[in-house]
Amino acid sequence: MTPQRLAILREVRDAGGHMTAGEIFERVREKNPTVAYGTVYRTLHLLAEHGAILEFPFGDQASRFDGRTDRHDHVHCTVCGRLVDVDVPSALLARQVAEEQTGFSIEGHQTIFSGVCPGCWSDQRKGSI
Amino acid sequence: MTPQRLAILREVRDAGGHMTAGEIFERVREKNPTVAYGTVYRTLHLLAEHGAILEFPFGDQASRFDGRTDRHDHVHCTVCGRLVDVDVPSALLARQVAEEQTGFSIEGHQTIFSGVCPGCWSDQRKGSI
DNA sequence: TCTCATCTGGAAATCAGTCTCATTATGCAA
DNA sequence: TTGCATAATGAGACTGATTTCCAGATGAGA
Repeated sequence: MTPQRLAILREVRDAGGHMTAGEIFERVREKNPTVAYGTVYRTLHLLAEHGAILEFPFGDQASRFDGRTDRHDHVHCTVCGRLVDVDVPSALLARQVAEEQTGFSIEGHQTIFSGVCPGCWSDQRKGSI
Repeated sequence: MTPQRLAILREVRDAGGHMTAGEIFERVREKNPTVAYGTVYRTLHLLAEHGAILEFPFGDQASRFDGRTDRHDHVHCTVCGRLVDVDVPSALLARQVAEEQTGFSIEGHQTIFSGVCPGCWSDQRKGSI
């Protein structure tokens, strides 16, 4: 565990989740102006591999990294892009169904709900009046 | 609806789902050698916007486009990369839970299960013996 | 036919992510 | 301490997907 790796891990943990590699790079850069982009990526994947953080690829945008390592799902606001954690226990059932239907040996799953967050929702209403 | 757009739509529909933009481009190119990459992208997004096809971004790889437009989930083989359709009815319940937990107005959701497909599974077993 | 708007082809630009490689840091044995 | 081997880093080039720009083509309506 080198100083750079520690700094990156701390940044992901402190930020409270859902950062893109680019954002993490920016933040680490503020404190350690010499770290390279490559180092950040290498380290993020390393940390994800060891289970210290969670990496989840996110659509047409960049991958997100999450300090929270327990399984959970996400809700994505299609207006402002905000990403919020959510726990959906019934998803465990879904996994069984998927295994039965496809014959796959399922290891994990990730649900992304898309919708409009309360903030954007009220903005939209204001806008339409 | 221009000839190019029709050709692209037909290609996505005929292929039976889960093609990357690159693959669609290749296939369209075989019949219409002058279509540009930009046109294919523009058209795919246009079609997706109008609900004629389904676009779903897929991790660190390229976006996939699906001729099937009804809501369904996917199972992804982490070994060979194959993508298979699956219907998980219980996911409807999950949606409610997510709305209650976050206050979002959920419009849709998409679950990607990751695991190993039967083919790769037996290959792995062979390999380990 | 002329005009205007839209669409297309081609190519350059952008952006996330990866790879290479020389340099630097670290650890260990003599 | 010195010399050596190994691993990690910084800088930047590179790749592949996607977007954007622009000049020319197309087509509908006045």
